[in-house]
Amino acid sequence: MVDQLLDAALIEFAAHGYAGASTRAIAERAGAHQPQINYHFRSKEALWQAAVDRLFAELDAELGATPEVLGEDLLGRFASFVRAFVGFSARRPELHRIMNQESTADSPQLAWVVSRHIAPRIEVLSVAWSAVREAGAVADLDPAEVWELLIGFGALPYANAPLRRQLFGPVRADDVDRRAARLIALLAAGP
Amino acid sequence: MVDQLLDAALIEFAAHGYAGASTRAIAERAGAHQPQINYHFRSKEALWQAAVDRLFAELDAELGATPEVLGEDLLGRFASFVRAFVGFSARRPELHRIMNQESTADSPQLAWVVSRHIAPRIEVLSVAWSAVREAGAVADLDPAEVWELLIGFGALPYANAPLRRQLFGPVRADDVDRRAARLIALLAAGP
DNA sequence: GTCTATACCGAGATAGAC
DNA sequence: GTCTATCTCGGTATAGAC
Repeated sequence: MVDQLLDAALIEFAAHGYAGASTRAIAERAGAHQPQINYHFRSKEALWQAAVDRLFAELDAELGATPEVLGEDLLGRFASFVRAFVGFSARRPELHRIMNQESTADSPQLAWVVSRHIAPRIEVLSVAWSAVREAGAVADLDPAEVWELLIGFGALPYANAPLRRQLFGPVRADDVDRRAARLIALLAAGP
Repeated sequence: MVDQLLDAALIEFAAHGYAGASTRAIAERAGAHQPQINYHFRSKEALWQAAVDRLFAELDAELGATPEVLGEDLLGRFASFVRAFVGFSARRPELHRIMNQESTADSPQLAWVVSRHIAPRIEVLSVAWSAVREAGAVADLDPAEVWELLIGFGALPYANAPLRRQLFGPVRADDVDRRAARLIALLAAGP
């Protein structure tokens, strides 16, 4: 039941934001009654944190813990990381939906997820990108710009899939591959 | 008072989404009492629509009605459009905050804003981009990709400004100019 | 561990005095 | 046009039977 509540919570929080999602709707989606949430978790806030924790654990599993770009063939490893990131963002749009929902104003939720999940990953990405840059053959971008391109072009279209579908119709079968390739080309050649 | 309610509504809807924002908080921010909203507007829904209408009117004013890229010096005109778009997104982050909030699930709000505001602008952009492409010297991107780059790299960082500030600190004074230049380079040279 | 019942609060909307 | 008072509903959380 805990897993089903977490799954339902991700969908509802992603769709309506922390404030807009209701524990009633989450419980109903999970096939449970609303007080079950306060039994298995302390509060709505604790449920949100548990759901976000699980989401980032899934991300790490997909990326193979953290992107290992410190070996040889740096560019190839970085490209693999980009492909995995785009693939995950397409399969699990809830992560960036939740981040977009909670990044529009300072809140306890934003501070929590930044210190616990985002900041450490920014650190890893910055180190990795520096190594890739020193190996040459990539764009003259700072880590913040790389981050912005990954999120903005690699993940946002999936986070906003309902909008995108209304505008451009059904998603192509090779959408993830095409997008990852474009993104890698952007980061490799750059503006 | 109508204007003050609309201003307050934009901030609250942008921060917490349609479901998460409360008419009480909007009224308080505007220095009014909550029933004033139902007097000046029919409902919370009507208030949201009025606020979004005003936001897109501001966007059009900033862009000079619609981007006129059908004359000569196409690339220069398109670059001006990109700069104006990035500048507006930085000055008025509420637009993309609201769009991101409402694009995570199908809803009456999303259908309304797509048919009334987004789809017509996609149409204009597609025609304009086709003209620019035929004039040559730009990237081999389809209109959907251009749209995604404009939103994802040109607007999202401002929509998520609270997150960005926590990660990368205060925004540089020349942030808009740098970003617009990068974006123009991406669209001109492309991956 | 799961159910029903319910407390308590804040939500949007309306009525009517001024 | 703006105020106070209030209706009704849905929100989170808790109590207690099973």
